[in-house]
Amino acid sequence: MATIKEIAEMASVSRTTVSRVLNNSGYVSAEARKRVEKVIEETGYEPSIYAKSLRTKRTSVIGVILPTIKTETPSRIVTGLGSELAKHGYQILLANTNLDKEKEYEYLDLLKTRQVDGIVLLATNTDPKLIQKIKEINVPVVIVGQEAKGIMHVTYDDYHAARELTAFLIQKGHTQIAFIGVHEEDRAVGFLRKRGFLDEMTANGLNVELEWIQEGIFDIDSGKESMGKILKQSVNTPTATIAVTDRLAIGAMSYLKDKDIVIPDRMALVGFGASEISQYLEPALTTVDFQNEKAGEQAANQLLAKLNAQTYQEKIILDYRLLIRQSV
Amino acid sequence: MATIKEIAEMASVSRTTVSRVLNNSGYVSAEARKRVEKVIEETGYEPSIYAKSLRTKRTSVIGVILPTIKTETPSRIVTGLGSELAKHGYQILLANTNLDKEKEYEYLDLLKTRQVDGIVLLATNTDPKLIQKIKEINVPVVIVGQEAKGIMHVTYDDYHAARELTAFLIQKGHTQIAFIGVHEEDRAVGFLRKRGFLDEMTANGLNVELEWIQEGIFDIDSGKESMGKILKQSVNTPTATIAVTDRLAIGAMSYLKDKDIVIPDRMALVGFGASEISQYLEPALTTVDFQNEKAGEQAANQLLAKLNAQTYQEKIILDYRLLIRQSV
DNA sequence: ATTATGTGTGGAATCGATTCCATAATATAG
DNA sequence: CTATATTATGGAATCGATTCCACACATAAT
Repeated sequence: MATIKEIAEMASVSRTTVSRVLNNSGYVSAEARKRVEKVIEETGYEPSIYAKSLRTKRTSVIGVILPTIKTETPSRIVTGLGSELAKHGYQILLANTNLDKEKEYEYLDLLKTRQVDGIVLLATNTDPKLIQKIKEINVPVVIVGQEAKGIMHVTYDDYHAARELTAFLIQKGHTQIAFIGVHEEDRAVGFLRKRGFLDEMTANGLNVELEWIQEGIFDIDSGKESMGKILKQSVNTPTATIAVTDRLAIGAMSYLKDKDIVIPDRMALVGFGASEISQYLEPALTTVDFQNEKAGEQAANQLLAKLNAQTYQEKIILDYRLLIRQSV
Repeated sequence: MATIKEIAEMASVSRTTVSRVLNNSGYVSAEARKRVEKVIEETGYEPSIYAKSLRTKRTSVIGVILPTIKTETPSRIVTGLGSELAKHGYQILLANTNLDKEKEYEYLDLLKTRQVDGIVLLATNTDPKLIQKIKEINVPVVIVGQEAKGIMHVTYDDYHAARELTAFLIQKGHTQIAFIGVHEEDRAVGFLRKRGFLDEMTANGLNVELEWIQEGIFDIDSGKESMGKILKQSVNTPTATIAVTDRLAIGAMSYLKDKDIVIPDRMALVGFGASEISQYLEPALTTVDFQNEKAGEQAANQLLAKLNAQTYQEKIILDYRLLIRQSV
């Protein structure tokens, strides 16, 4: 691999001039430029990005911290991020925590050490400690999926999506509605979606029995189990169930099918996330599309804007769409 | 951020000695080491990896080129890769082609420019041109999922898995078996799985009608469509269908349900890939588990072994397991 | 004719590490 | 008591770029 010095010699100019051609900066005569370009072309020379980064302190690498890459939401966000970043010559350095919260801290440090230009954090929580850490490392960070005071973020409108979904069920005549949620530590999915549901029920003067509210974790089996609990404990069985993710809904659906409870006749069912499979289920699942790719793109754009000292928004709340299908 | 020079001054030693402490190399007295370590501890000093890479030509970054991150197989492989690489202090630089074949070439170049220590390629084809390019760039590459002469690779035993799956259907009494495949350019999924199916049929003296063999692309709708074609065209309708991916099988299942064709009674159905959803389908899908995480781990380990000049295997073929469920 | 401005170029310092080499002090062998 | 390892340390070159600064020359303005 050639170096800038060799290119300079071959083109009979100084390293400085080669650098000017490379970066389109300063004054270079047409002839000198031509000679340098010719040599670069012929040798297939590529400047060492490590030497470059050492001087410029910029790496064109964005770190992405995510809880898992195996589920649809993060992988879609990463797809959106990747395509937008690639357009601007940035690469993604991946940091997968595998749901280990401690690793979030570790990776923030690691990515700083790796001197990434910015970090995208697909957060599952928004601990003050985490926020603190983010501010400490002094690297531009954008959080996707959770609101965070004082830190750039791109979120979904979880609260209103939940309200609207609930309103839709009520409008369809349901008055007894169950809810399968997740831990409220996850403010977006756990807290806000539940809040939206409860507020809408209250606004309509509807009561929610305690046993109708279950809390699971982020997997299919958990949805199955929760549905079981809802149906077992209730004196008044609900006629509809809201699950905060499609996977939980799929679990619930699996339970209902096992018990020959027909959807939507005896139990309506809705989810969140618009997973690919949701439309192929039997019956097709009513769900909320949060357009994760777009979230990734927006996060990328805001981060890049900040890096280039352009105007950016501290806070972006994305739109959602209800996908009404046969499960209601 | 402190530099090695400042650390050296603070510990009253030379940069050389600090470097020795950092890398555990050469002779350092106990006292000197202690002083240096203390200063490092106090300042939270982290050596610049760019300066380091510039000298050592090593980056501890592995590039991963993949066709998409949205589907289960690649995201599982990446999970396996990531966890194994992280153990050894390596990071993943992601390059998502979004199924654009041209980008595979581009990214090979880009990753070389980025001076990654090695590349993992989740290949969908094995063009001589691609192989040529890989050899050209002169960076250690391991291909996952496809066999490739002269290049390190980790593959599944697609051929025997397909034969065994076919044999299982035959053993269950099926003699008329349809097949939903993909383009043979994808040698592993398109060619080998089909070959395995056909060979096993022939070995059992069974005939396969031309219309029973359909070719789709990698999505659910395509499976649905293919199932439609199989059932529309046939005089002799098959009693079982093999789809080369679970998503194709899910599409086929969707079609069958629409037409009230009961699985497995009137049509048995099997897939490949052991997708998470497969066990929650109704009926649960019989499929082949290729243990993608393990493939990722193995790929990582072989690559690391090569990088560290340890013994490695040029070629690894992984085991598979038949997951027999209610769809047969 | 003199000064100011614009254009073009290269020398040399710099970024922050690693590593070769020289040197010195101490320990061990002959 | 010399000769030879062994241990410990630092100076200086190096990796491959960018960028400040000085300088030369041509042209335009005064």
